[in-house]
Amino acid sequence: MSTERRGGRTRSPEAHQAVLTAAAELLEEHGYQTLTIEKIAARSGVAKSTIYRWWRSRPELVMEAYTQTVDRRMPEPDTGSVQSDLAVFVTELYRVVKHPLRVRTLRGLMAEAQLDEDFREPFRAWVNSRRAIVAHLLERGVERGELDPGLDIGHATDLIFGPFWYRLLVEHEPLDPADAAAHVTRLIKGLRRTQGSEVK
Amino acid sequence: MSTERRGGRTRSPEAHQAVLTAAAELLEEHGYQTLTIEKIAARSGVAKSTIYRWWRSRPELVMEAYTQTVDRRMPEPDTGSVQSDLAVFVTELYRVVKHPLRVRTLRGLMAEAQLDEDFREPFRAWVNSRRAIVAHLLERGVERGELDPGLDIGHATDLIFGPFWYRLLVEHEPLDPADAAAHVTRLIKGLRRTQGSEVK
Amino acid sequence: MSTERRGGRTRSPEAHQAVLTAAAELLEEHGYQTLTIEKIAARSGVAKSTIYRWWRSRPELVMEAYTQTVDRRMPEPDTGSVQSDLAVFVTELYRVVKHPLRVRTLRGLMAEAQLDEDFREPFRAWVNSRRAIVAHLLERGVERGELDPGLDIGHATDLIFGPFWYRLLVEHEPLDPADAAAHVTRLIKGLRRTQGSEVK
Amino acid sequence: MSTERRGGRTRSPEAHQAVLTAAAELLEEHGYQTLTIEKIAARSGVAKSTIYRWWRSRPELVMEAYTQTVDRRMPEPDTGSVQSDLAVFVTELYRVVKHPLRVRTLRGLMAEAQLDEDFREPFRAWVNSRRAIVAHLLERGVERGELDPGLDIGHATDLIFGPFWYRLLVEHEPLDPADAAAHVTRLIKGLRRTQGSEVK
DNA sequence: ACATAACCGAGACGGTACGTCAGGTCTTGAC
DNA sequence: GTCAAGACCTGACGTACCGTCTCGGTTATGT
Repeated sequence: MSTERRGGRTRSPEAHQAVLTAAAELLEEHGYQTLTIEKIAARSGVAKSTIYRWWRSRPELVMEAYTQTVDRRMPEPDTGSVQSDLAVFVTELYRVVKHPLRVRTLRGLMAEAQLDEDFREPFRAWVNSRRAIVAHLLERGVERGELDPGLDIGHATDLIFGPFWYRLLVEHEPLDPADAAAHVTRLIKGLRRTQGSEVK
Repeated sequence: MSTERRGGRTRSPEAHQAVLTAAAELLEEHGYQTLTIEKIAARSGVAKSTIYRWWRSRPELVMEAYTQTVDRRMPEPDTGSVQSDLAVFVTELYRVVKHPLRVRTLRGLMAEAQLDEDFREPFRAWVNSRRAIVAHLLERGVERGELDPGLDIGHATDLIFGPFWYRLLVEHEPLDPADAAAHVTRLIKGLRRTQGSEVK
Repeated sequence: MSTERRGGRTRSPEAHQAVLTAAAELLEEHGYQTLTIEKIAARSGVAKSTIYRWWRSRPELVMEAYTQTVDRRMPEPDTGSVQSDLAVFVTELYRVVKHPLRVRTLRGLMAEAQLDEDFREPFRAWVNSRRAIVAHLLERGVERGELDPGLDIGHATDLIFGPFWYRLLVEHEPLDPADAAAHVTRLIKGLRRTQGSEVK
Repeated sequence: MSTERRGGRTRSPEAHQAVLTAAAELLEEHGYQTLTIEKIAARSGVAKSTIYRWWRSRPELVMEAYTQTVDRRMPEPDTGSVQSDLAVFVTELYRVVKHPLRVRTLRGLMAEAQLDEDFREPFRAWVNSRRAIVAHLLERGVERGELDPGLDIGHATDLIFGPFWYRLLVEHEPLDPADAAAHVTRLIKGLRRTQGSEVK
């Protein structure tokens, strides 16, 4: 290996897992804002210094806990049409509201990405990994001729995720999986290939 | 009058303004996350206790500073067509990126709204005051027959603000005022009245 | 007179009394250490500024409340013998312990005299007014030939008040009016064994 | 050992000492009333939180500083007679007035014992440790037949310390080590005129 | 009679220190 | 070399009172 290990105790998987589990539990019980490294250490029985050895900050730890314990992979549907592909995806996306723990976590991570300069990049990478799925669905729609060939994939993807995050963060109106299909329908109308389309 | 004043020294406008100015300066210089009440007190020469007398928390103070000192009123255009009305509005909306101070503040406030339970409602109220402008433009478009009469105004408004906030917060792609018109054009295609439209 | 009064509203006796009463009540209810000018103002309905106009500090206010409302004049007995004069005086002195309010106040005032430079002199004056009574009893005893003509009145007075304050302040042993006569007897007789000594 | 140490950084003796030294210096320079934990922290370079970890309150810290840095052990003389034993002790006791720092500290601690409920007991324990020395001298005097076998040791001890504290706290008359022997003599002999009394 | 001026309540203000909390680092001794 | 334990410095929190200072309004003279 490149990282030469010259003897010594190996990293404890128990400690690693205990930290993630404790973080998930505390998120569940008390939400994100009251989550502290000290409480995670106390709950997990893992020393604070050990936590700092393996994670650079609270949000990075939480993101690992989220992607490992809390979250389910986003679906990558292939139903034959963009519209139904997106309907499946968005329905699943909106379903997060059924799980308060996930909602809290997503909101907390987004908040941290604003406050913690070092976390912006990791968070953006995670966001982009989810954007890539939608972008791929859209590209396939373009190839199939379902969508405008001049489509701005970036903006189109934002039209999926933007309103989702906006409602999640502001809660001015509820986010309902039952609305997902309608939202997609309305969107598609604007993205669809038209006779004289020459957008951008 | 309803607000009965029965004696007592009057609130110092100098102190009030000094606090808001100091907050704006510190935001400009060092960003949101390092902004503390103590620094605002030190910079403004106003006592910490006086600040706590008038503002319940950092974000409420910052929001007042933003709406008073930093921000310009959003435009309420009336050009004759929804599309150009929205184009004007969104262009102005996107122009915020030309002012790093405003970007920082908006991102900070959104973050606080996630972390500070008491701030959610004031923040939501402010967000809704801006949503109302767009909602009004859209309603006028519906009345004029430019837009689908069954339009879900709430979702349509989210299609304006959602992608805006999403890019502002994640910065996965730049927010460019020059793209505003194209974004609006693409959106309108989906919202426009169609012969057999019966969405929702 | 020297203090020329050229018109103007006269001092409100109601406010004056309300302050002293409120101070006494708060002392009774919560003790000395939690007594603040702000609470006295709130309780009495008298403005803080009015209190500061008439009293320089908390202890001076409390001392006035004590000597006016709380305390009884010390007796100045004249029974015919020093021993019984002192016995009467000391019994009354020790009786203060039957009144927790007075105990708290005395202890509080003594504490303030240590911490507040400006209060030392007023406090000392009050202490001396009580010392003068005992000194007078002792001087009469000397004149009558009951006591040593070379008696150091100052030290003798301290032998009366010193142990009293010491027990009041430290509470290492109880202060009991029933012990007063014995203490006086022991003082007068002395500690040394004499032919007919049978103290206690 | 009884005190099990299972890992953990050990308490820093430097920090411990620096706090006590800083407290003593500040007492020396500015007295007790202006002594604050914050100033001790600033002067010593030890964090406020570290100070609060080891001392529950300002007076407990000061008492440790006093007994460690400032004060000298009280003497426990054994000259062969109570009178001279006491004379030695009281002379040393009164000598405290030669050291303003000690006077301030004693007065401050006594004040705190009145204001801080939690400090009363520790303070009383310290007072009692000094009383025990005098009580022992007196008991030896009783055993030797020098003193009245029915002597109330408690009150007799108060006759030593009471006047001392009283003068220290009120300063109505000076406390002079040169007077110590005379005070003891008077105590022992008593106030009553006896055939051969020639006090002072 | 009425102006003057001291009084009074209310309460805002600049301060100081409090005691707490969490962050992130470092040290010790066990494994 | 990693781990649990926990001491350490740092910095900000939000609170409590302090003593001072406007305010607007009241009440006694004294001319």
